[in-house]
Amino acid sequence: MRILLVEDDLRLVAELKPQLQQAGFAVETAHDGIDAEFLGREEAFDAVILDLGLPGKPGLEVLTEWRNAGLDMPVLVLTARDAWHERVDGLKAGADDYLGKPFHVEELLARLEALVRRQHGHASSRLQVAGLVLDNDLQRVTDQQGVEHPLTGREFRLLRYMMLNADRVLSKNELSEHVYEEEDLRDSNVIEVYINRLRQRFGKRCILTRRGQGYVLPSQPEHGS
Amino acid sequence: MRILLVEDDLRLVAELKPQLQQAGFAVETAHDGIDAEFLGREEAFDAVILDLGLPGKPGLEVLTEWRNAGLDMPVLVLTARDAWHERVDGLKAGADDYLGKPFHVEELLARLEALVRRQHGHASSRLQVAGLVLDNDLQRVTDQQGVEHPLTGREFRLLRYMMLNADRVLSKNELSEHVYEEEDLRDSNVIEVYINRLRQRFGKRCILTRRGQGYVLPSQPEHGS
DNA sequence: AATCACATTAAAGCAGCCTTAAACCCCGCT
DNA sequence: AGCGGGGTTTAAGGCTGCTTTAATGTGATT
Repeated sequence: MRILLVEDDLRLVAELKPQLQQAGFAVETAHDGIDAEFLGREEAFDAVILDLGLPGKPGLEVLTEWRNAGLDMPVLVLTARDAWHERVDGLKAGADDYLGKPFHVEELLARLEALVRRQHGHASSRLQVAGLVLDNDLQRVTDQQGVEHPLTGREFRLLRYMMLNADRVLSKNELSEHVYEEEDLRDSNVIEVYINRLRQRFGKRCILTRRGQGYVLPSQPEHGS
Repeated sequence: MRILLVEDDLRLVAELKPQLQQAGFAVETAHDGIDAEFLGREEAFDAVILDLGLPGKPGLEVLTEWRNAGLDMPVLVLTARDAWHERVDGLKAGADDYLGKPFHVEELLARLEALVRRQHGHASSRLQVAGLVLDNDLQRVTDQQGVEHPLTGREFRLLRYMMLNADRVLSKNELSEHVYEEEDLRDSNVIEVYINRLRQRFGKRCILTRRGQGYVLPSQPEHGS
């Protein structure tokens, strides 16, 4: 899951970012409204944490512009604890949830995960696609025969993203954007290597190649071509 | 075991806290309803002792809010001895047990331990998981061969928490939160050291490492995959 | 056939974990 | 107070296993 953290307080960012990463998110950051608006518009995020008190451009304005541009990723707004009018404005502008500062990181994580799950239409931490059962908490997958496969961090992130977006062609670029934080992987074949690993674990049929396009995880095994 | 003690009478807290710690609990305290509600919601406790006569926010309200938020930790309510209606209200609001003031500390401890055991589905002070038998009273463990292992305090707490939460990945962070009172152990490797001790005692297979995630105590030995 | 895109494999690089030893601390004892 | 011992914590280096690179193989496309 790739998220955008928009916050100008660098101390807070330094505290939050590692914990978000720990929780399995790939985190990009923006420190002012201009950057935030640009990043959110130009890149693909699964969720956004947006502080309203920003230099450059007000957070609310950023949010409004995103929504006007047709972007529908879930946005969690950070407000001062007692500024209830900000919350109302935020929700009107298209925020999906809000949290008053100061807050506990655990709550932020919980709300964030709830948002992402809601977005992808999954109520639980388990995900069933293509005959596989993926357990978010234990970071492992059970196959059709009931065999459990403990996965490494990257294997797990990649497979999860593919299961969340089954039956869609996913370019290597899109995949690496959602599995990594840095993006300069143009001249790397990591994704190919990890696709190969997953195939070794779950069978070659499991993931199809669309030459020149990307990869697909069919939700039910395909016959023929 | 980490518990939250909610009590505004500081004399009573001063008396209780050491005894609870003596009994092997890590104790956090709150002195009014606001703090209590917040702490209970945001942090993980294995049990709560809740006095109803609180400043800030009534104890019952605190309890109700916790339950509405989906928290299910056992709560032991302290009431005035003769205020039976408070008990009824307490139980309705989701309390698991109650105790009239004044009381004997021994009784509080006994009820508390009963609650914690019940929560984790154990009726006795003995805990059998993963081929080990842990004796809460004697603070020792018997292995499959019937060999008795006297454990030190920390070893014991760590192993108990892992046995209570077998088959779940436990991060070093979660472990230290439940084994220690202070939490600033970010730059310490105590947990690694104690995991190592337990493995030396009970065999390496006993505890599995999920790199980057934490540790698991499988309830029955796993066969590789 | 030449080229391109992907597959496969081995090995280097690296981060996190394991292990050990020594320092520390608390308590009971002399 | 000084001492001793068990328990606890710190610190350092080695080690394992995940990640990434890079080199080579294979099949499609021109």
